[in-house]
Amino acid sequence: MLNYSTSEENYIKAIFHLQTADGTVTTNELAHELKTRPASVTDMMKKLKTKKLLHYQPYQGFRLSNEGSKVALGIIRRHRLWEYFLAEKLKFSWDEVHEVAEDLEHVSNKKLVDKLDEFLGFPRVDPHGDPIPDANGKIEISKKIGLTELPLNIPAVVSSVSDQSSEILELLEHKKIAIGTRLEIKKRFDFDNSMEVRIGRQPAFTISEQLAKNIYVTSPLASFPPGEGKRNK
Amino acid sequence: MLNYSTSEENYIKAIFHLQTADGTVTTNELAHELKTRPASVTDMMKKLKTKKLLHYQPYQGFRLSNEGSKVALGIIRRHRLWEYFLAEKLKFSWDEVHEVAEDLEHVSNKKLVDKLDEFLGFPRVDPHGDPIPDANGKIEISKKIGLTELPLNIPAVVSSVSDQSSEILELLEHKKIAIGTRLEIKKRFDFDNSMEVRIGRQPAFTISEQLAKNIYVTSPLASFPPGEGKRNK
DNA sequence: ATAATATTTTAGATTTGTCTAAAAATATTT
DNA sequence: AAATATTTTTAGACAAATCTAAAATATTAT
Repeated sequence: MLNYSTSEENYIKAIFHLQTADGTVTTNELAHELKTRPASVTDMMKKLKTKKLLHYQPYQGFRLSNEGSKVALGIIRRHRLWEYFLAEKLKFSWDEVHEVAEDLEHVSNKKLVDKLDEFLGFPRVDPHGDPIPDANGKIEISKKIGLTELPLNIPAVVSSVSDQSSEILELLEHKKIAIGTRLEIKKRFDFDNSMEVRIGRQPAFTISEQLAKNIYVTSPLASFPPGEGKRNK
Repeated sequence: MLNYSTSEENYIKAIFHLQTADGTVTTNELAHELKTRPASVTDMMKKLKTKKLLHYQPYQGFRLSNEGSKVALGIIRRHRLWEYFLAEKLKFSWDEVHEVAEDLEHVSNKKLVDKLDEFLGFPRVDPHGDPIPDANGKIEISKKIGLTELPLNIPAVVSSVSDQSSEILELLEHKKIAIGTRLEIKKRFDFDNSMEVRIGRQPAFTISEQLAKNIYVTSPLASFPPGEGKRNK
């Protein structure tokens, strides 16, 4: 595996996150994601095409090649391992780790990364609940499931909320539930399908079935088609 | 404290290591150290001068300014903390850590570095025995002393060997003593001034006074005028 | 279908860091 | 101290990554 510049890596990673199972990524999308200009994107796409990291015909959008996807998974592996390290060992909060990992991910020494993985105990998800590719680039599939389907006592991470009304957001804020929050269901009540939720080591609290229906989570024991969504933007 | 490019940082660090208490660093020295061309050095010196990181008059050589020294100590702090992390936590051997730390040192997030320092337990020397500057850039003075002067049971690190003959090197190799080896004196015999030396957790062994006289060590409790020698090149 | 709009690419400039070759300054020899 | 050698700087070029403005292509709306 060759080495790529920080800039090349940032483009590769952005394409990986933007591209859906079928579709293609456009110049403007990528320019917006990377806070750069469309002309710069075109320049880089030409370069990455000659390196066979992506498929691209002028005006047609782009997709990573197999090789490009491998490179992307390597970058994502480094990013998420460092995020885990920062949160677990250095006690950063989950919302601070992304920014720091953006820099650390570009140090691409294989031995460093594999030893870090071992030191951390081969974690399978980062602090946002996203799966960490292993040394071969294999990523654990864990599909997104509704909170109502999450089994008891299985840790999971909030990945999306279907309703975006200010009413639900107010409630979520009050309950301290946000994208990235790691939680478990401790108990379910058959009477009204309400449930007891626990975040970290804090005391459990109750949420209604109606709220739970709008919360989606990922769990290492469940979901995540690679290349879908942008949880790790 | 502003941020500097990887390239700028490498020049600053190299000057710090090359400059002696009094003297000045020349264009050729720096070019050799950084495996670059003299013309490139001149270009960068002009740039660093306008940033007030060094003093420089054409043809006169250069020295870091106070500001430049502060920046250098920040880089060295990061380098040595990562070296410590790699050796202590990731179980890299002492001769592998330098190369990896060369990359990690350029991630200059203050919070990251300070939390790493804390996580490591505020170590005072790196795996080569070189002192680690604290968060304020203060570096512990530890002068180089002869092994014959090292007190019992004080850990120290071999920093140089005065005799370079193949005979002494053969002996050192046999005893597994090298630059960077961390050792302690466990016992001294008045009869012939020979001493029992222990490396790590291995059984202690004996060395003669004659050999000890040629070995110099640094210890956190002893020596190191900042900016002298190039132990950490 | 063609005019209007939006997107993408090209052309040419800029910045950072590097290089070679030549000129200028300094050091060393005889 | 003049000639020679070495070191350092300048001048000009180049590659990587970016930008602006203009041209080319694609999309959409009438």
